[in-house]
Amino acid sequence: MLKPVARRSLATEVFEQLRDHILDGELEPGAALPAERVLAEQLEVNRSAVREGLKRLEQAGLVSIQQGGATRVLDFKRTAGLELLAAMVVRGDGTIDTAVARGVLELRTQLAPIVARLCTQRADASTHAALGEVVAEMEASRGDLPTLQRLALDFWAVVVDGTGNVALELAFNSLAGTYDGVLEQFTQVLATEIGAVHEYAALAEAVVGGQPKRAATIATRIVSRGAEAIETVLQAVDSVQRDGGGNE
Amino acid sequence: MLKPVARRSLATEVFEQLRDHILDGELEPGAALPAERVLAEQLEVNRSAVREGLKRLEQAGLVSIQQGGATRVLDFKRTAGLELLAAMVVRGDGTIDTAVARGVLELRTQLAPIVARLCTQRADASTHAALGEVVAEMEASRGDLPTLQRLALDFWAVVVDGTGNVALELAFNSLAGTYDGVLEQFTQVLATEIGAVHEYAALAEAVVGGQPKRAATIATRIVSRGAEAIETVLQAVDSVQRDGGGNE
DNA sequence: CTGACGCCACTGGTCCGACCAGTTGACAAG
DNA sequence: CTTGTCAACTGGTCGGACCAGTGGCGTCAG
Repeated sequence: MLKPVARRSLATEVFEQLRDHILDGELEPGAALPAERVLAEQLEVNRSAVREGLKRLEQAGLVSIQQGGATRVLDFKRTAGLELLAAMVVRGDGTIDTAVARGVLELRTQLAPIVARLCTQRADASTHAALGEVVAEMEASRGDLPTLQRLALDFWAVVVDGTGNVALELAFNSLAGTYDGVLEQFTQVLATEIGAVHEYAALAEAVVGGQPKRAATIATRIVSRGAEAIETVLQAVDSVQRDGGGNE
Repeated sequence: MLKPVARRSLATEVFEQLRDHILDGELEPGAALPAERVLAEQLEVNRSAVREGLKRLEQAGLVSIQQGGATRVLDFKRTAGLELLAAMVVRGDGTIDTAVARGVLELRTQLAPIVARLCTQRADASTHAALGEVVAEMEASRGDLPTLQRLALDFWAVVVDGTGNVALELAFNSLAGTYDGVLEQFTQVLATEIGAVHEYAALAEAVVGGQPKRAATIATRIVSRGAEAIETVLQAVDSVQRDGGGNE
């Protein structure tokens, strides 16, 4: 089972190293990073690569760069955006921050009924058609969990798109991006959520039928299935990591 | 009334120009950007500056860069994150996208009661104390709208922090960042929301008193005040912009 | 004629070394 | 003690070189 070798650019490497150091708390807010020239020497890369990495850190809201002055670490809890969730769930050393993971699940659980309700109230014919297509594909893929997992994301994308709310769409993108990194590991765990094709069909029906309350209820039920399953995993991870076990 | 001169780096300029072109739809998804060397010549800057700008576009989820191949525009509605909201509300030409603005307001309105409820259920003594401090400051600043506006943001930051949900905190950061660009213009409009200090005091009381339902109700009332006020402004903007008026 | 191969002209990725432009703090003159 | 100056930092920009993938086009074997 071969897989493509990771081909990451130096700038990405620099970015991820520094990001993980900051997220792990090794670099505290207010601390000054070494000068670009120094970092370049320590990391054994060119200053351009360091600069690109630092620029990305700045855009991510992790550091503040100022010409003439030092580059300082910011308090990411106050300045970072949703796109950092993925890096916070899976820490630099590969361990999982279960508290953050629970936060993601909770946000998902809270947003699902809202999205379902708003979509029901505003969805037009094209959204209805798209929902029908996705559900049909899901029913055709019964038992194929990896495919169902992808289709489930598609399903939600259609629902979110149906709300006509760009802010919700962007938030969904960020949350969906958080899954990407851990999708494969959780395919089996999420079996009860993504395998319940009839629930998705029911939700689509409620949306098309203009039943916002029913749609919200079903949406909550769907995500709750996954939330419960993942919670048991998180508890297991908690106990393993507490005992000093390095998991993979 | 002097204010600091804008001192933006070339890379930022490149980033913003291309970003606005993409968000305005002039560069459609799938389209290939000119080569870095060509862009550098057209924009009359060094290739390094172009590269930094492109890297930032990539991180923002607007383009896909591939060594050897062309740099292609992505469908930002599917790949961008919340941090782009600010740029989408205020378009490149200075006009306001009222549809996006309404989306932001709606998301805020939906999240407020959730945040208030979760905070009430989990807040500890330090959160209670912080809430008390902010409310005290607000009461001491009655009538000073700009200060109240800042304090209102602080207030919500404390509430969000009290939920203990990192995902919510990051989402809040992104939303708060969206305001930054338009804060000053809306100070007067938001007078009814941020001037209602007693509402914030009541919310703080509900949180400290452990009344989640009451907290949620008050939270909704607070943000609804602002939402209604801004809605009237957005309608005015709509009619002005529809008539071809360039507003400042 | 067809299709596979291989070359080459692109693309972005990295490096170097130089200089410009702000910031900061030490230090000397007032 | 205050104030102005200056030097030694910091990041910002430059251009020019070369490395490393991609893809298309032409060539040549089948």
